[in-house]
Amino acid sequence: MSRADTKERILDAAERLFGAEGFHNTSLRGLTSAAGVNLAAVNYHFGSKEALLEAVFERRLVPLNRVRRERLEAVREAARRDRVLPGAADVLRAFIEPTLHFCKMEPGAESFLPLVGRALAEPDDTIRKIFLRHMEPLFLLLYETLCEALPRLSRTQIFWRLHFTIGAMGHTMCMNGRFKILPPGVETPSDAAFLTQVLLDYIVAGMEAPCA
Amino acid sequence: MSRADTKERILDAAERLFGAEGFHNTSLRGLTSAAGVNLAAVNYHFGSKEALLEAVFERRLVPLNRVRRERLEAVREAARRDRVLPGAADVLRAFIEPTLHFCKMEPGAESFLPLVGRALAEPDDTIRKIFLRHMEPLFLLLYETLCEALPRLSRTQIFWRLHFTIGAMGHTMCMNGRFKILPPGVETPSDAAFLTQVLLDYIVAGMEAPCA
DNA sequence: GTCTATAGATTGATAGAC
DNA sequence: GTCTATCAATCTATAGAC
Repeated sequence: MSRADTKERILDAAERLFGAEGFHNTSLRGLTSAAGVNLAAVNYHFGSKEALLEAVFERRLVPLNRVRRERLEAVREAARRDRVLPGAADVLRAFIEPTLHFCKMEPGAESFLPLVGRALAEPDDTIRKIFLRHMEPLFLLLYETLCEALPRLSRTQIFWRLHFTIGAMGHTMCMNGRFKILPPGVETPSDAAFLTQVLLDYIVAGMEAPCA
Repeated sequence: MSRADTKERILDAAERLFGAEGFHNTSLRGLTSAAGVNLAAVNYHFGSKEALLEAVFERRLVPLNRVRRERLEAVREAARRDRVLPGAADVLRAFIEPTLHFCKMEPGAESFLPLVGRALAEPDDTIRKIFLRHMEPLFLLLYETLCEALPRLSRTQIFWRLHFTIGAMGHTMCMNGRFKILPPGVETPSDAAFLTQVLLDYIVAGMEAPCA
């Protein structure tokens, strides 16, 4: 290695560019040039462009999902101990808070959010699969925990509502700092803690809504 | 023209492929081959790949947005006449119902939904701009109408909640019939009327939620 | 590990015959 | 309007010198 770890430099640039310009719209030439490394370095260190994408997801999602899983399990355990149902607000906060916290603490990780938001809407199955391989078990745990928290609702209802929730989160991550125009009267671009609270107010109410 | 309007055949194939595989991941060769027309036809009829995307959006969004605008104005007008505030549920239904109705009536238009959902998450500014040029005035009308309907909330709160709502809708459109695996106990893949109601229950509750 | 040079395939777009 | 043939640019990936 010459400068501060070539592999990390590539991962950082890939995370940013794949999220900001899209996977297929990012060339290895532009990527290696932005990272300040040689064109051949991607294939030397990762094997292919697709394997690089996989490494980008893995670097963030493995530690992040461990924290989210722990917090979800903690909510379940606390409810079991107190012999009450888990609260939908606690469940959803356990999933969401680590996401924004993680991406604020890890330097450079804030550009990971748009990539995740984008992966959720990705039509290319190859890319979706790489992302979902990491997320699917956790989505399933979240889903089952919400079913415990909301026994009044059918599993089908909860499935769709979780789907809407993921869409709301994903879209918010996509737009992370990308708003061009704000309607008059809208002040704050995005304070993480404020945004988390506004999002939680919304999705908790949506999840707990009565059926028409 | 030789067979049933070449231009329409290209538009149909583009709508489907841009939504299913992404704009940058769709080649003109694959597109014209799927449409059963000659490779050069795209550039002859539309000028460029990007101009074709613009035409795809225009064909659907111009008539659809006219209906959505009329229904939004009707809700406002009815509220003004009765000297009451417009109801958030009526406002949101006025926006959502025409979307699904339109795409069920117009033959082939159901493949337009994934394209719209995808455009919302699109990182490429060129593509986003084409889409938003048609949507932005309508989003603004929807936003202002929601501000009338929910005077208890700040404009900032409503802005973000509308943002979540659009995310939930967009993600649902993206996934239109693309679910690979459903958790056990989830029955219905997607009946349009049922899905609209489940979505409305969710977003109306989210919009009207109290602030923490 | 890093670099240059390049292979090999694919892309959007166009010129010109019909 | 439709077609074939092709250009010029770009892409991912790799071989081989250092």
